[in-house]
Amino acid sequence: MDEAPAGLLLIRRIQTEIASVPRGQTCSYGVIATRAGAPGRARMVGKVLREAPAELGLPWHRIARADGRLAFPPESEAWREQCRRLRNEGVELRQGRVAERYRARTEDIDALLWWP
DNA sequence: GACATGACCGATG
DNA sequence: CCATCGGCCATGT
Repeated sequence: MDEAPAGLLLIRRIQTEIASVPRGQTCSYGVIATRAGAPGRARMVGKVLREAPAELGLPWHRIARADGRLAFPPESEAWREQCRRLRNEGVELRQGRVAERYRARTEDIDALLWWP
C-alpha cells in the first residue's frame, strides 16, 4: 500500500519553517520543530537539515542550538562557514555563541519578526 | 528486536 | 560551568 505521507508532510513543514527564518535572525531546532507542529522533535529538524538537497536553498546557517552554539564541531569547516554566513547577515557571535538578540526564543514571535 | 547514534532540549544536581 | 538523565524518534548494525 502507499506509504503514509505523514512523515513526508512533516518534513515539508519543517523545511518550510526553516525557509521562513528571516535574514539576520536565527532559530533553534526545537522552535522550528514546534512551529512545524512537532514539539519535542528537535532531532528531526537536524535530520531534515542533514538530508535536505542543496537545490532547496534552505538557510541552514540560521539554525543553531537553543543555547546559541552552532551544531557543528567548533572550528570545523562547516562551523566556520556557518559563522561566516551569519556574520555576513549581521548576526553577532560571541564566544562561539549567537548573541541573544538574534535568537528566536519563544514560539509566538510571529507578529514581531516573521511575516511582516 | 535489542542497542547505539545523531546538525537536539530541558530539568536537575 | 560541568555532568547526567530522560525525552524524542529515524536509521543503521
